[in-house]
Amino acid sequence: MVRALSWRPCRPCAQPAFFASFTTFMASSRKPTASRTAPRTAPRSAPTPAPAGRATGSVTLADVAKIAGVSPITVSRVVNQPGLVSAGTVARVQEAIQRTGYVPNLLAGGLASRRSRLIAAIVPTIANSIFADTIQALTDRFSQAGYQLMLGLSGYAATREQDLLAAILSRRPDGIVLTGIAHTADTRRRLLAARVPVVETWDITPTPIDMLVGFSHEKVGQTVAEFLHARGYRRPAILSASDQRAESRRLGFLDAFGRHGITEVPSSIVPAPSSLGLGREGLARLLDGGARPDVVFCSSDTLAQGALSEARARGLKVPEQLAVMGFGDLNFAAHTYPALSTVRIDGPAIGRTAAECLLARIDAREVGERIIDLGFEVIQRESA
Amino acid sequence: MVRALSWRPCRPCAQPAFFASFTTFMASSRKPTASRTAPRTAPRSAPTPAPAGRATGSVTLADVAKIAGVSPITVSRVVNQPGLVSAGTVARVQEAIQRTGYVPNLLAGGLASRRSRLIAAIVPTIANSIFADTIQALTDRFSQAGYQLMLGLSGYAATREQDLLAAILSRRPDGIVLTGIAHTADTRRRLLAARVPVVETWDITPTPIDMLVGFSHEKVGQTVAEFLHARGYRRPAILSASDQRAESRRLGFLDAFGRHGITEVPSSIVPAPSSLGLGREGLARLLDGGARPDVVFCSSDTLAQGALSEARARGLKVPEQLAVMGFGDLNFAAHTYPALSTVRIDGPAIGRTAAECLLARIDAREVGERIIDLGFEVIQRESA
DNA sequence: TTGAAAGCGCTACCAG
DNA sequence: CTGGTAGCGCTTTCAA
Repeated sequence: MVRALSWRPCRPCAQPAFFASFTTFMASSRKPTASRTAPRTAPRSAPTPAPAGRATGSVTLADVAKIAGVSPITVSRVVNQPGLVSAGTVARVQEAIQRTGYVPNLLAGGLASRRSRLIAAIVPTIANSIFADTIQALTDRFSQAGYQLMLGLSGYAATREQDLLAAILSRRPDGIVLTGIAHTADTRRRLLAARVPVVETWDITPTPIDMLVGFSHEKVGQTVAEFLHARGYRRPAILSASDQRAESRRLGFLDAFGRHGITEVPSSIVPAPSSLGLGREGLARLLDGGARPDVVFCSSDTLAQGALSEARARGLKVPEQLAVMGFGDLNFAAHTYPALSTVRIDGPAIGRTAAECLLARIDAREVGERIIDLGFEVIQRESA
Repeated sequence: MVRALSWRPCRPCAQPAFFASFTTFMASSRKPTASRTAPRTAPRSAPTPAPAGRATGSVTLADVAKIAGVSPITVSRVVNQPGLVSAGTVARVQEAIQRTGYVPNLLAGGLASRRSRLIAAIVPTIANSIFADTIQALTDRFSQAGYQLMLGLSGYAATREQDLLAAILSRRPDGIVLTGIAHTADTRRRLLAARVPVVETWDITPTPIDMLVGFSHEKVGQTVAEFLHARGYRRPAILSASDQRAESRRLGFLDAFGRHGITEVPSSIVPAPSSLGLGREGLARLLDGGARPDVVFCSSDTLAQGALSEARARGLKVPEQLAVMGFGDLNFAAHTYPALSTVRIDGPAIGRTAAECLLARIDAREVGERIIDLGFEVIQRESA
């Protein structure tokens, strides 16, 4: 059913296998695969010869200052607060900067000013991720404000978040964006001790570490349940990844159906992160286990799409015989799955709002706390 | 056809609209939506009272040294090269570190040692991106080696890459991973001037800036063309994003079909980045323009999926009447589109290999250049 | 195996 | 508007 044709580079530079291990690659790649045809652009000799001792050889503020005939602090001002320097001086300094190719050293700047202009964000993963939009929005807003986003991938284990946090904290970020509200006590303690502004996102709690921008997953589960119940579904099932937030949605879902007297809700829990394969397997397990649901609520669109495939493979009509509900609206539902309903989260809004919270806090050194609920949207598509 | 139910937070904390603008949010969010029920964990008072002057109040190496009864340099060694310190001293120092909650300051460390332990990577985007796997692999390998990855999103404009690079260079990364080989002359010059190890990825050229790990997009286009031609397709069309690499594939494709005497290849170019909507539109434009292809080669799986939707909407049988070929194998083809063929790239291998190249260079300060071609794989699926 | 001194490149804090 | 001085917290170098 699947045929593959793999193409490998020509003989002299071929790797032993497509999935070359590094050992292999090291062994065979000593000779470059293509000889250099054009000579490499010769690195320009450093304008200022490297001084003795520990100097790096790269252009410093002092070098620029000397050339422009001003003091280092004036160059610093031209770079950071040009408004405080006379136009003539600015011009002179800027020309010197151009000539020397000066690149400010933010390690030094950050050390001296205790502002790293760095903001860290921790997300579980970026692989076909619902967080991608949020990250993009954060990146955009922060770079516009002169900050850089440092992304940390934590996976779905809280312990990795802890290690990651240590690495991040040692860079002295001016702010931190976290995904979710489930952190170890240690994480919480360190964050508080570091006295760094924090925004938790994509979830909600009355007791955030600092600030929070998100929505209630329990409410999502409840709303979806009510929504489905109102449309006549009475045999719900759940296909969920073993993820904190997915679990909250599941509980909300069970809760709401329970209040309608429906307590038998077969659930299939698959390991995070979601994949299409897990979606297929999960639904298969559900059905093979004897469940005969009329709707299955999946914890992600990815899982939902896998479930759709499995349903189709089994000849089930969707949504007539089995309706499928996803979560995330990864933009796929809209175009390819007229039968898939889902829950849309405004990822960019979460990012933008979180960024504003952080920037406001950084600027004003405010102490106020904020919890912002951005809500969500249930999207139903009838079959085309 | 689409019905939406949006849920907003309860009255007192409701945002005026689901897509709340920040101005609006600022206006309404002054009162937190939930009052704090549990008292916040009180930040522990700093073990060492903040000294006068510019001191930050956070624990420093000197603080730990004083408590452990050793010199600062010994603490530094315990943290960075424990092998050089006697076991007893290590224990004593580590206890002091625990007690004080000391977090090393890598800004200071990086400044002093001229090694930031930071590696930057620039990718166009992370939204349902073929680069996600590569990024994950880079992150994994680097964090294991004690480096942190700093991700920059450049979009698809070379000028933004330039700005981003300036921001990145000012953090003095120990290495840089670039996506693609198309950079401005200025970018190239700066990179060379910074004397920082660079790996270009996801493409190939005989004249990289420094090192390179990728494959030939032209070859992909050629191989796909040969593949399709061998299977009897004679009326190819192209649906491609306006992206440098996609364009290379397109040219290779045209070239190979041209050699078989087929020169009429209708092309539809859509703006990058790809989306399902653009895929639908692109195919629609192709067909409405009078093209009657028997196969369409899309520059990404996302575009291909959109094209599939459009084909279905028009009642075309896939692949009997119109075969669809994608690129990237975003793991969707395997499970949901038995009719979709694609080209698989081993993203993780690119990441791993690029990481090894960089680490080797950083360690050894080698000057050698390397070009590594990892190839690709054409995957054909017959209809289920 | 440990330590003293001297910076890394930049900015805060006053003076002028 | 501009500059001198004194660090930011760490690591390098060299000596003990």
